[in-house]
This record gives sequence, C-alpha cells and structure tokens, in this order.
Amino acid sequence: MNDHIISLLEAHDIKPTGNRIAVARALDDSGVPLSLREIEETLVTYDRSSISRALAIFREHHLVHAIEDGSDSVRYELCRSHTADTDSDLHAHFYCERCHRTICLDGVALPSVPLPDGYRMTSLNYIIKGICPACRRGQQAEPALQ
Amino acid sequence: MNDHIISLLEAHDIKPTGNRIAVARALDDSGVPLSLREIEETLVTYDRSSISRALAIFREHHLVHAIEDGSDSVRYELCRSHTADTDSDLHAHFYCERCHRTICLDGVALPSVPLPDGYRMTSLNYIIKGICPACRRGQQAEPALQ
DNA sequence: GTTTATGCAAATTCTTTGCAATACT
DNA sequence: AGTATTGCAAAGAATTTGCATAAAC
Repeated sequence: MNDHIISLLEAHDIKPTGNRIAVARALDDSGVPLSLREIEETLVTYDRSSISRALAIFREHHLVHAIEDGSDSVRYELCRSHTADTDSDLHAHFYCERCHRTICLDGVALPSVPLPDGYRMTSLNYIIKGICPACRRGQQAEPALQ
Repeated sequence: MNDHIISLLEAHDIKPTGNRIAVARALDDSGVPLSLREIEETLVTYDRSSISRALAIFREHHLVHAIEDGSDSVRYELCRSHTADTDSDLHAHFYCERCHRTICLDGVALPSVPLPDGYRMTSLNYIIKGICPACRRGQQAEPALQ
C-alpha cells in the first residue's frame, strides 16, 4: 500500500524510512499543501524534528517544493513532475486570508515570464491572496491550522 | 527634504511621526524590498518594535506591500500605485538563493491570471527564485541580511 | 560495528505585545 | 488632561539543532 510512495522516494534517491514514508504519504493523501504543523497533527507517531528533517531532505532532492503563502508557516507539496532537478512545477496557489487555507489552482496556467539576462531560475512561487469562494459566501468552515 | 515622504504618508491617512517617516524613507531610499531587520540596521535611532508597528500600519493602509520571498523574513516595499485599496502592484521579484537578496523585476510585466469563479483577489506574490547574475559570475557581494 | 535515523529538549530566529514613559494636541 | 506613540523587555510562534538512543546495513 506504500509501494507507490516508496518508489517515489527511491526515484529521488531518498532512503524510504518509516518517517519519510509517513511524511510523503501525508502530503500525497492531502489535496492541499501542508505545513509542518499540519503534518505533525496527522503523524502523531513521529516527532516534529524528524518531520522537519524529512522535509529538508525532500526539498534538497526536489521531491517537494515549498510554498510561501504569507501565513507564518511554509507549506509543502509533492512535486508533480518527478524528473527535473529544478522545481519546475509551475502552478498557482490561492491563499485565503480569511480561512487561511492554501488551495492549488491547477486550472490556472502559469504564464512564463521572460527573465532578464543572466538570471537563472530554479523555482517559482506564485501566490494569489484574497478571499476564497466559501468564505465569500460566509460559509467558511473551520479555519485551517497554520 | 522629507516633504515627499510626509505627503505620501498623509495621502494614506497615516500620521507622519518621526518613526514612520524614517521607516518610509528607508524604504523609499532603498531600491530593493527591505526586511524588518534591514530597516532596523538603517534606523539605529528607532526600536524594532516601533518599526514593526509602523510596518503594520503601512500594510493596513496599503502604503507598502509585503513580499514573502522564502527567506525567513518578510520584506516590504513601497507600493507604486498610491490609489487603490488593494495592493494592485503587480510586479515580479527575484530572490537569489545564494546571496539572499530580493530584486524587483520591474521590467517583467505580470500577466493577470484568470481566477476561477468565486475567488476575490486582494494581492499577488510572484517570486522567481534562482541565482542572480552577480552570483552566477561568482562575484556576489556580501550576502544581504535576512 | 559503523553509519544513519529518530526523539527529546533546548536553542535560534523573526516578530509581536504588555506596559510604562514620553510626546503630541 | 487625554490620546497616541515609542522603547524596553518579555512573550510567542515556527523551525532547527545537539546529543543520546535506537535502528539499519
């Protein structure tokens, strides 16, 4: 049942330990990017520091990328493209300032921007902030953890 | 000599106190977005907490906007458009992962992205990360403060 | 048996806040 | 006088790290 996760880790040269499998699984299961704290809530069996170390490795090996949505914690998301050595996962995120959720806008194509000469891009963060549909209707659910 | 800064503050309904003028000036003088700590270095005369409070007010009144560049501090930049009640300052930033500087890419026009129905946008963060020209040439200067 | 991973507690960093003192109107 | 602003010190929150134990190879 974790086969798929294990291959994913191995494809990124990450030794699939229990902690790492659990963290990768949590990210895979979740439809939305998760913060360290949110992962910690899910994985009561593993320590915050272990999760933090797993995420650091994931980042180095380009298995996840970090989304800085302006909340005071970084959220992580599995990369969609599992080939490149850059986080070439160009899709937008929406951060709701009312319920503090971060939503992937898969439908929103990311316009590739012409970089001036001499710059080399390794990743891209495109965050749109505002109010999400649920909150606009005044029907927002429980605010997400930071 | 601070006239221009004072009018700017007043135009945003912010009482131009010494601290606020100094913070706004620091941002205006700098070509690049500054973090709280960077402002603090410039303004040895004012306390970190006062600077923090000034920035909070500036944000509320849309005099500055915050740039989350993935370094562990937020950077602030004076809004270019001093009219709207949203931070409609759509321009990209480049964050150099080697020297930790954030650079405004004024030349890079930000295409407006079609948001799905029901979303309301108040601001936008578009950060390109990678290596800046100076660092690529191995000539990077002193790394910027976070 | 040596290397690698994990857990716990403590340290670090960035930012905000309570409260008293000061300045402004 | 009364309100708003500032400084200082402390609190708060997110994340990382040192070190000892435990697991893996």
